[in-house]
Amino acid sequence: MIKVRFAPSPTGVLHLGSARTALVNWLFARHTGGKFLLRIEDTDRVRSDEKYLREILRDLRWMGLNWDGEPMYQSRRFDVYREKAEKILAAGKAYTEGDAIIFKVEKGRAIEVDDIIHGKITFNTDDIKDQVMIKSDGSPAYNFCCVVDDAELDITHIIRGDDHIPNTPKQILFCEALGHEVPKFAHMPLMMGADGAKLSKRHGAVSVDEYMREGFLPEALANYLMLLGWSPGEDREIISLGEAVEIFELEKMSDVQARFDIQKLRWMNGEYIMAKKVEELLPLIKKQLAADGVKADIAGDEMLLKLIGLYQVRIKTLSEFFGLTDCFFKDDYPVDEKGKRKYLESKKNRECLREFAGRLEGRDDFSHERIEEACRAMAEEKGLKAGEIIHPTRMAISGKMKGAGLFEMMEVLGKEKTLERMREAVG
RNA sequence: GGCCCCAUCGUCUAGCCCGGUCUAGGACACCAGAUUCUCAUUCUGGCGACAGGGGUUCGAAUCCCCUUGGGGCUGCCA
Repeated sequence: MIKVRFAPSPTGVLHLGSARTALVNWLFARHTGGKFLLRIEDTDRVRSDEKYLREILRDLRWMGLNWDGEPMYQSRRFDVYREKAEKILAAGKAYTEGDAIIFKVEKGRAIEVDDIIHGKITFNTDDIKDQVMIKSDGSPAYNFCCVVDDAELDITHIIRGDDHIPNTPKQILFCEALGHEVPKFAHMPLMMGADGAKLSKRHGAVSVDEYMREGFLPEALANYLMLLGWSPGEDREIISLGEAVEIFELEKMSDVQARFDIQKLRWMNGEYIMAKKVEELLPLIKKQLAADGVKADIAGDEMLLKLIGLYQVRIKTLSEFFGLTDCFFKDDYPVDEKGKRKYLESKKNRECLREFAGRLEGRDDFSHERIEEACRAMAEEKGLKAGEIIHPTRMAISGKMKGAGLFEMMEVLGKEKTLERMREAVG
């Protein structure tokens, strides 16, 4: 059975690059009916933190990447690593230096790796230094415990970033010394920042939780990430995790580095937001509003649902929602000064607003259809273009020059607030 | 420096493995137009690439070599 693993180190939050590695491992495992295991590489006791581990696991779950069984913790296996290292030492393939146990690398050997993504990669052991297995402080060195654990977990395929290519021959050497079968390797090209350099904080948000908080949908993030280095063909781009599981092929992964493009991620997120039903968006928007510090409960679900319907085609991330709809939640929303000058200062516009408000006054039915009728009728009678009524009104009730359809906005705002703001605007 | 990975529009990619169907297809972004009460959506159209040089071949984006460029590793971090 195929077994892969994702091996995060809990010394920081889940980086986008790591999330992509996890995603590819997960897709491969689910596609092949294999196992996706987790190993926590917490050998660095100083830098490892339980807090990071919890966040990493939370972020993986959020992305929809479920793992099989319980995670393995390297910090609980120090005795195993020591025992294995001592076995190699006893076999004369290693030596000690102080308290450290160091593996002797046999010189003049070629090591070939048949990488699933890159093809044949050849190394010469002349370029490889002797390798520490157990450090002076008794903790295991990365390459060594990695091999011990991969064997213990019976890992068949190691899928990881290109940055691990130089580790591969070292690990193969350990495999041989331990008498383990060498797993298959697939090194995926690294994800770079927009400028082609290593994706780091100076490029902006680089951790999964930052995107989560900014209102990106996990489906969109996963979809975007899976397309970096892999293509399903037929010019398809919107692919759910479920569909990807069906058609994913590790062999088709590209061996070329890709740059992370926030624009395309935003576009894709917008696609997912538009495709969702308003009912599905409701809890997400509520959570986002709460995070934005908005008391969304002053608006009922019914109103929120209508607002979401009006604005879901206008936002690329959930966090943009409040900026467009603040006028529905409070009276002290920001006002576009330029718009105010343009639409609310001339006598004509003020007259127009007063008249429109007056015509709406006596109406019990404040549905957008009725409001629109009233508006069109007034325009015709006064010889105005509808826009001459619409724009000042939108400005008056929202403080904005842009927004959803005016009549829908008025309906959602309600008769009382709408008329109040229209009157306030004309003084 | 040494070792290793890589090179199609600005970006993500299809095509490359199995040379001809490629005047190189799609998407994001950008620009223009249509629709519309604004914005957004939607629809049309436009811009835009095989890094360079040698081979091999009747024929190369596709195969080989070199150059150039980018990236990774070079820790008793992981």
